[in-house]
Amino acid sequence: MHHAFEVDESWMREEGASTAEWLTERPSPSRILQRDECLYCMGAAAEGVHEVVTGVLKSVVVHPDGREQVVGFHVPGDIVGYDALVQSTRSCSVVALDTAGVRSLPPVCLGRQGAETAALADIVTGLFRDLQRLTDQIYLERATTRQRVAAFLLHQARDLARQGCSERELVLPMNRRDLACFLGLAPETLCRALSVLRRRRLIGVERNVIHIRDSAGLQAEAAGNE
Amino acid sequence: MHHAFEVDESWMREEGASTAEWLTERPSPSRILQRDECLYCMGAAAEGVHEVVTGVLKSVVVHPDGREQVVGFHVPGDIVGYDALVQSTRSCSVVALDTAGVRSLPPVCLGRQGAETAALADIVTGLFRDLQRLTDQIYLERATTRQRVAAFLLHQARDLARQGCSERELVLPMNRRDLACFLGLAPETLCRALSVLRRRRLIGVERNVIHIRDSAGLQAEAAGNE
DNA sequence: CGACAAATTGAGTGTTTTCAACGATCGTGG
DNA sequence: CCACGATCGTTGAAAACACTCAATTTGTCG
Repeated sequence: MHHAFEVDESWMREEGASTAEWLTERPSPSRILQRDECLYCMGAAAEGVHEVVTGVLKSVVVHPDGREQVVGFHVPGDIVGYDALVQSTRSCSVVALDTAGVRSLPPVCLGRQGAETAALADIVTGLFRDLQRLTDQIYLERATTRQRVAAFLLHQARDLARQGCSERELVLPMNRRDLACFLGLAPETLCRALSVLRRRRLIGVERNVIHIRDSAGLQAEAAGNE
Repeated sequence: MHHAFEVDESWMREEGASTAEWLTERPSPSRILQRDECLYCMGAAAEGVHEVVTGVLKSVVVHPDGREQVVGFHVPGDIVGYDALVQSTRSCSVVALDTAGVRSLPPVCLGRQGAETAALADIVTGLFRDLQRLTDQIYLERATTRQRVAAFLLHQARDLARQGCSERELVLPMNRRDLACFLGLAPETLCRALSVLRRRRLIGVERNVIHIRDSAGLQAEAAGNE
């Protein structure tokens, strides 16, 4: 498979004002979650929408055959729980990867006339962002392992840089298993890909800390130019 | 030509007529598209949201390298063009697979106060449905070829049944290449998978007409029980 | 230190892709 | 009406790729 796709801004999450905005002022969490604690569980009654304030969470879907799929990771500023707006039960579980803080957003009733249109606009924007992210992810699903991993690392670095962290020294908040599950790989395959990138001097790997040594090389890798 | 199985000749009706006997009355299209004609193109100015009235369209993302990804198919009743609500340029192209009719929906301004909340609610619902469909698709991406194909056929059958067509005799509106692209497979792989399902007596394949002979067997196949 | 889990590496297996060839279908023009 | 070419669909064989299973190393915590 030789998908030579560019890693340009287009597949990154929608940028925008939310970036600088939450850097400066961040609301205080109304609830603190411990590691592996559920914000809510699949199948439970859906009540309300939440914003991630600190920490990282994952959305997990458990399929009838028992396989679990990590649908996405959520960093501060992200909104989770849209399903509450449309249906009565949760369609996925949201779990804290580590200690994390979230806050509840004011309830919005879709059916009622005169509902807060501003809130609805935010929701539409957030949903659309998720939609694009999923589309991008589907494209990544069809790339080779190394492309996927390289693209993910660049994406992550970009994300962290926006939050003021170094863009060369990125700390993965999730373990290999979760990351592999998210990327749709076997943990061993992910590990091998990281090893290859390390051997090629593109990155340094120190457990959960990835050091990006050759950003351009990584982009070439993500684009399929080997 | 010898039919290896009973073929209901009703599918001989022209393509757009697959939805001819719709239960409720449907709005009249404001625009007719010919085969391979673009409703709108990726990168173009995004203006307005459309509803599919007749025929089938596909959403296509063309990547910098020229490769194209079929993001989804749209049947009558579907809404396309949500990106106009959020951004100024189209993020994908929408192309008619065959003659198709669409109508423009009344414009909705996200920012304005007192906007039509009913319309917004519809939009949120539609977006959320797309989101779930993409989540399902990502799950399918990680399944084997036969699972993917079986699941797609069942999904398609269910869709058509909702429109009053036979749920055993389904007409694929897209060619193998588009379908393979949508499923993330090589056309040859898709073809082989169909042949396997046919050899197992789960389906009959006659060009673009798929006859579902063993729905339960197909479901087992889709679930991974072989 | 020792036990346990996570991460890494190796070898073998299975699936999908690629490349190539062939048959069928359809539209066009002679 | 038929021949022709173009496209699509199908099948075969070989290669590339990721997965599974197993063993080893590394890191963490009691």
